[in-house]
Formats: sequence, C-alpha cells, structure tokens
Amino acid sequence: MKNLTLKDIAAALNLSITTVSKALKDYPDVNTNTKERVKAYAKKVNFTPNAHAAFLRTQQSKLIGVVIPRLNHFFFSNVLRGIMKAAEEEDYMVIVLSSDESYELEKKQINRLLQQNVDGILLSIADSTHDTKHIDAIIEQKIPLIFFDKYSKLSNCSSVVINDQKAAFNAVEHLIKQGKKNIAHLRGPLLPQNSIDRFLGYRKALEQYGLEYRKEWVFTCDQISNEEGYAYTQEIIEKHPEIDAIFAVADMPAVGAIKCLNEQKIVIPDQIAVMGFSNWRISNLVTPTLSSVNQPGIKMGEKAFELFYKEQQLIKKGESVVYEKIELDTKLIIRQSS
Amino acid sequence: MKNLTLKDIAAALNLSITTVSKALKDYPDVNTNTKERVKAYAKKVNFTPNAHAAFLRTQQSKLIGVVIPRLNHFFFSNVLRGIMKAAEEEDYMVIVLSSDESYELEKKQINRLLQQNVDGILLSIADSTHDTKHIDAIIEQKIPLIFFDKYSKLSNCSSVVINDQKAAFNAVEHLIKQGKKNIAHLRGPLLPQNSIDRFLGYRKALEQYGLEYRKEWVFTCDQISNEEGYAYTQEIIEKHPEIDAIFAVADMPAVGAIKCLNEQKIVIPDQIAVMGFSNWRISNLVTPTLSSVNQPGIKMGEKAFELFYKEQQLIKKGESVVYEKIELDTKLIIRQSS
DNA sequence: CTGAAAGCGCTTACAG
DNA sequence: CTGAAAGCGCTTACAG
Repeated sequence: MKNLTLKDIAAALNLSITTVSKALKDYPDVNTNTKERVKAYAKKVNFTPNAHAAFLRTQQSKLIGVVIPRLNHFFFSNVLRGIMKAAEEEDYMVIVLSSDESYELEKKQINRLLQQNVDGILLSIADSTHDTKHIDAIIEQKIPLIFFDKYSKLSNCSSVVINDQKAAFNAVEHLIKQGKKNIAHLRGPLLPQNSIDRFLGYRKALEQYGLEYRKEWVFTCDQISNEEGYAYTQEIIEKHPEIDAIFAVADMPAVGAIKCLNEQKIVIPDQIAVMGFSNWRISNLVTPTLSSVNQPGIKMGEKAFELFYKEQQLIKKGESVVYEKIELDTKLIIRQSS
Repeated sequence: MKNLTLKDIAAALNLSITTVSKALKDYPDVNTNTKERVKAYAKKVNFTPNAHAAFLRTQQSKLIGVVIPRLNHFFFSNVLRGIMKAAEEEDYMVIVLSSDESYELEKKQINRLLQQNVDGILLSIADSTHDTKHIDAIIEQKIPLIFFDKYSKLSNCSSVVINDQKAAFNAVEHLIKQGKKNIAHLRGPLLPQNSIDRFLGYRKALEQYGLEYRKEWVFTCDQISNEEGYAYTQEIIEKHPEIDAIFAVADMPAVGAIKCLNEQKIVIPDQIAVMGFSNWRISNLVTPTLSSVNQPGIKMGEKAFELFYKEQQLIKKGESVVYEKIELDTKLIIRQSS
C-alpha cells in the first residue's frame, strides 16, 4: 500500500488538488459540503500529508532537536520526557542526540540537526565545551535555541535552569542546622558552571553561618561517580576525622560515600551526615535513604519546549524575540542520611 | 544567513544546477577539475543539501523512529544509546517516542512516525499491547520494522531479543547450586512475554533439579517496583519462613527485597539469597550488592539498527527480505546477595 | 563532459 | 466557491 497523495484524493473525488488541500486545512473559501466530503474521504483512506513536501513550502519541519550530554542519566531522561510530552501537544517530534560530554561531538550533532532543518534546538552543553562558535551558528540561522540545565553565559538566548548556588546553599544550611560544623564537599569538575555554582553555594553557607572554609575538605569528582565518592570518603575517615557531614555535587558520589561509611560502621547521620544532589531514584533505595535536592527535570523539559514554541511563534509573526531565563525551584528532600 | 541551495552555488560558479549536484555526489561523468571546484566552494560556504527536498526525490528521510515503553529506564536508555551510535555511523538520526506502556499511545506514536516518513521503525512493544493491527500497518507500507526486547509473536518481522527463559533458568540454577531449596519468585505482570518467559525459566529450573513448584511462592509485581518487592518480602518473612532465596523478575523488586531483609536483620545471602534481573547500575550500589542477569542493552540497540539497515538495503535492491531473530547472550553477574 | 527539463507532493497567490 | 499554475530544492533520465 503506497502512501496516498492529494492528487489521488482529487482524482477520486473529481476535485482539483487545490481544493482538496484547502478543504483539509479548513480554508474559509471552500464550500462546507465539499470540505466534509474531502475530510470524510481522507479519513477513510487514512491520508496523511507528506511532511517533506510540506516543508518545502512552509519551511516548518515540525521537528526539534535535543542535544544532551548523557542519555543514560536519570535527570536528563526526565528532561527528555518533559520535552517529548510538551512537543507532542503541539504535534512536534523530537530528534535526540547525545554529545557524550564531548565538545567535538556536540558541534557535530548540532550541524546534523541544522542540516535536517529542525525548527529549533534544545541544548544542554557538554562539560568540555569551551567556545560557542557552533552555538552562535544556530542563532545566526535564526533558529530558536534554548538552553536547559547546563548553559553558556556567553550566548544570547533563552534558557531554563535551576539556581544551583541557592540549592546548594539550602542543602548545606540544612546540614548546619542539624548541628554539623565540619562539612566536606565532594565537588564536580572544575569547568561546568553548575558544578562551580554548587561549590559557591557550599562556601556561601559556611560563610553565612560563621563556619571556616577549608580547601582540604573539598574533593573533586571528575567523573561524578560513586567510586570517587567511595574513595574520598575513605580518605576523609582516615585523614580528617573531624568531618561530620558530606555534601556531594550529585547523588552518585553521595551513594559511594554512604557505602563506604556503612562498611566502616560509621553511623549515618549521627557521626557523619550525607547530602546528595539531583534526587535520583536511587537516593530512595539505598540504606539509609539519601537526602538530596530535587531538580524538576520533567518541568524543565516542558518549559524548554514552551520557550522554543513561543519564540517560533514570535519569529513567524515577524515580532522581535525577547530572551527569557527561567529559574525553576528546587526542593530539599530530607531523608535518613541527614 | 539563509541556507544556501544548489542554485546559489551554480550561479556563483557559472555552472548548471545539474552539474553542481552531480559533482557533489561524485558522479563519474563530471570533469575532475569541475568536481574539485564545486566541492571546494561548497565546503567554503558550508553548503548542506536540503534534506526534505532530497527526500521528495529519493524517498529516503535518513530518519528512523524508535518507540520504547519507558524512557526513564536504565535498560532502554542503553538500547537507545546503541541505536543512536549505530545510526550515527550510517548518518541516520533517531526520533524517539515513548508509549508509556500504553497500547493506545503506541498506536498513535507509530502513526506519527509513518507520517514523518521515517525509513524504518524500531519497536519494543508496550505491556498492554494486545493486538497487532497497528504493527501490521507498518509492514504493509513496506517500511522495515524491527522488534527489540519485547516483541509480538504474531507479527512477521525481524527481532533482536534475549532468551529470557534461559537467562532465568541460569539465574535460578545458580541459586540452587548455592544450596537453596525453597525459592520464591517475584514475577512480572501476566501479559508481557518476557515476564512469562522468566517465570517459565524459573519453573523449569525447579523441575530439572527436582524441586517442588509451589504456586503460593510466586508473587506478581504488576508495577515491577521496589515497593512491591518490599511488601512481598515482608509477606514471605511472615508467612513462608521456609523460603531461602528470592528470584525477582527485575532489579527494582529485588532491591525492595534487600531493603526489607536488611531492616529485618535477615542475613543475605545466608538466610535468604536474592537474585535480580537486568543488571541496572543500582545492583552494584545497594548493600549487599545484588546478583543479577546482565542484558546487553547497547549491543541490542546496535543489532536492531543493523537489522533495519540490512533490510533497507535489500529492499532498495529489490531483493527479498529474510526475517531474522537474533538472540543475544545474557550473563549471570554474581555479587554478594547470592 | 555539461545542461535543460521533468517531477517528487505540497501550499498559496491569483484568476475566473 | 473552484482550479490552473508557480515554486519550494533537490535528483536523474535524457539530449547534445
């Protein structure tokens, strides 16, 4: 069964292609009867217009591209779900590409999307991305670009993010209010803005509550893995027995920390409290359950799509676009580990 | 900066559109010099052919569609990675859609993909899918369809799967060889084939080793959640103190079981051993670590794309397609819980 | 070796 | 209210 075309329908109903096309799109200048005949027939034969032919005229592909640093990542899966849900409502479909945290791959993927004529690109930049030429190329082509979660301060476009600094501040503040005074930080890599911001939130909380900041209590998890969390916690136990709480840049290192503490029979949270970040499913499954900061991934995805859609509408109408930066609220989830 | 077209290049180089097009595609009947001029210029101005216009002629969109039951799922994320990796090598891009385990949504998503003229569809069917009319519609349109992981026995097409029955058999056999005699099974929902097959593997292992099968030792986890695993384990402890091992249909219920056993101070694996299925990242993070069956998700994705690509090549050449069923090897991962 | 022309399937300005 | 025609940007059979 070949796909039907407007021509086939026109022939079957003894109408012109023009009229069939107009009828299907509810143009006001088509006889109501004709419209109904056409629509009924189209439905009967299950006609769907050829998207590519339509693109050639309308310049709209009804496709957006999403580039994320990692596919296999609870948070980004959630963002993707949000994007796909919002996209579906406007009859958009989503091409998903992963940069694997690589700058080169990110560049390549963006080029592929541009070549496919997607109507917009939603991007969370890779940790290793250090310049923005490839990003500026999108903006030059007047294709809406929306950042989510990890963004570049250098590019002029809309974004939907969380306030990492504030979220980290709140998390550390909670530890302090639990009576903790010597708080270590398992930080993320040095480059990404959100890892920097979480670190800054940590420092700010210490400062505001009159606690001393000590460089040697900060450990860099380049892979943000549980192995790193495990190893650094081992080091903490051996070399820094005064430490009574650990704030991790993400849940994975925090889970590693819990594992190490459990094995060493150190009581959580009484001796050492642990706080994660991102509220992965796993935080609720470890023993003791892990306190964390919830990032609204699904909502972030929905908002990102909505921003894209709004921009596109403005561009279509020829109106000027005002870039927005949406900051979503995070929420402290207190569990047994703190 | 508008996108350039063949026309622009032809004008700039004083050639015809035909020649430019041929030169870029390395047609043999174009002067080598001309070819080089064209290619150099195209590169300079960063020309990329319009994919939609090309489709209208070639009927190839260089797009495939993937429909998975759940996006936020470690195993399917891995499959997706495999698909995307293999697709990238053939310059394909992937439209990802989720059926959310809903039959209706699955139907809808497939229709959307068909409308977008994807070159092929890779599908893992929803638990609630009970008929295959929507699937047959794909096959009728002569678009390659490949099943992965969850398939329908009723449809005639290629698939890449694991042998759930055998994998479950091996897992239970291992428990038996550890000296366990009264093995409970936390099974999945009644409909999906892989949940049935894992149950059958469980029964077969009991049978083969002369252990009695007892209906009341089988518990159905409709959500395949850790909460169900937790609750059923509670029930096992209270009502079936003779049980000395639990084989779960997936890691989530197994993790719930571990949590319950930990809380009740039941020693794992000495008093009760636990075996999961799928080898999620989490199985390595709980205490004790969870034994499980590794499903080669990435490889499954790669194979699924390769099957699609092979079929497409055959169709293009007008040769007849022979459907294949690829069965990938699983691997028993023994950790502390067994 | 080069190029004019048809056609893929749509949309839409225009004529009647 | 209906329809002929142009054109979106390609590819390719055909002519020269």
